Order: sequence, then structure tokens, then C-alpha cells
Amino acid sequence: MLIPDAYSADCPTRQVLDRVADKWAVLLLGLLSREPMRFNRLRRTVEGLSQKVLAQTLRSLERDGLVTRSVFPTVPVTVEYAITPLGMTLAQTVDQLRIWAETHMPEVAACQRRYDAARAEAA
Amino acid sequence: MLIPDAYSADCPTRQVLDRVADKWAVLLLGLLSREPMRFNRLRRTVEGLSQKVLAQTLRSLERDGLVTRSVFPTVPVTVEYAITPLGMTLAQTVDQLRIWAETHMPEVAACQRRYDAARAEAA
DNA sequence: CTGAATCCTACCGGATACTG
DNA sequence: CAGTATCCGGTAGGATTCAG
Repeated sequence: MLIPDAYSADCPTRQVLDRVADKWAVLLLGLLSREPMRFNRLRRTVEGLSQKVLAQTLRSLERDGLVTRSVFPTVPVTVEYAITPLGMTLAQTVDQLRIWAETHMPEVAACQRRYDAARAEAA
Repeated sequence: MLIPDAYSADCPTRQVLDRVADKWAVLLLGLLSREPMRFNRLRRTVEGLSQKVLAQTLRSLERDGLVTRSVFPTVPVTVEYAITPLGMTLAQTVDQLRIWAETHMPEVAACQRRYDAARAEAA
């Protein structure tokens, strides 16, 4: 399925994969694909995501041109993050993963139980 | 795009995301979607993947029911990994990511250069 | 509110050696 | 060949504090 070159360390495809393989980035992209949001709102919405990692992830997404960062000079300052057209194309692609997850999660969970049961019995 | 529940820690969707967000798992799934392979062949093919992590990842994939592990009692022993029908559906979904990467990688790279240039100039 | 800076720890993962 | 076990260093990331 994947082209052979993707398995050498310097393949561009693998560089992209490094970014997409970031759980938080995927989650944030999904959120922002629905509506722009502010920093603390994102922080409160995504459970288990620290403010440090949130800031890092948002910076990466901005650097990749997937989201924009807009500062409004209110008091106190307001910062809004929004998805870009480019980011939207990725969000749509990644959304297929969510659909797969919803469809096949029960089967995966069943496989895990079977695997664990077999190992417990062997021991 | 993503459903609200996906942002709580105990959502099934997020559990699946944890697995998909594994670069090596994605790479291995892509390889095995083409043909069954043996341990050392996978090891040699995927550059930068240590044998320890390879073993771990293959065990996870097997536990999730995405690949099968077949032992042939030859001397020395032969172990072959093959993708399952379930794994194949995920591989096809994930392959969309590769297509996105190939299509948009140049644009992402351009955005990165612009971002880095802007920051360098500011400093 | 939106971060950046510091400190500190847990865990990931590499290297190596050993086994069936 | 196909792993497991052990050791060990680097680093991601949590907690906390401070700033604009």
C-alpha cells in the first residue's frame, strides 16, 4: 500500500507521518475544523492535554500552515486559532480514521479480550 | 468534524487514535498490506526501527487483531506476520494519509520555511 | 487570558547480551 | 531466526511559577 521509499528515513512521506502521528494534533485539528477557538477553550475541551503541550502543538500546526493564530489587542489579550483551507483538507482525511474507529472499535476490543484471555490462560 | 465525546479521556475513539498515532504501526501495516513478511525482513526494511520496538509494535498489532503471527516449526524457527481482513480495512484508510502527504507535502514545507523565516527575522 | 521559563521525573527506546 | 532481559541515557511532558 505504502510506497517503498516511505521506509527510508529521509522520505518526505515519513516526515508528514511524523506530524500526523500526533494524537493531540489530530484532536485539535478536528476541533478547529468545526469552529475557531481560543486557547483556554481548547485546553478545557481536550481532556488530559496540558497547557504546555497544547502550546507546542498549536505552534507546530501553525508552522505547518494547518491553523492560523490571530491576536486581538483586547484586555486581557484574546488569541483565536482557526483552521486553514490546507488544514481542512487534512482534517477531512483524518476524519476517515474516526469513522473507521467508530465502525471497528468493537471488533478491536473483542480481539484484545481474546488475546489477553489466551495469554492469561497460558500463564 | 470529530464528535464531542472524542475529547474525553475514556472515549473509544481516542483509544483507537492512540494506536493509529503510532508511526511504526502505520508503516508496518502498510508493508504487510502488500505481502506477509518475517521478523528480520521487516526489521531490515523499516529504517530506524529497532528490534525491540518492532517486537512491541507487532505484539500490539496482533493483540488488536490487525495482524496474525504464524510460527512454522522449521530449524531455525520461522515466524511470519500477515495482515488480517480487519487490518486491511485500516491500512486502506491510513493509506489516504499517504496520498494526502504526497499531495500537500510541498505546500506544508513552504509554510514551514515561511514561518521559520518570519521568526528568524523577528529575532 | 495566553503564554514562556524552569525544574524535575517517568518512561521510551537504544545498545548489548543471552536463549530456544 | 526470532525474540526476551537488562541496563541506561535522553527527552517528552507534568507541575509550578512568572510575565505581557
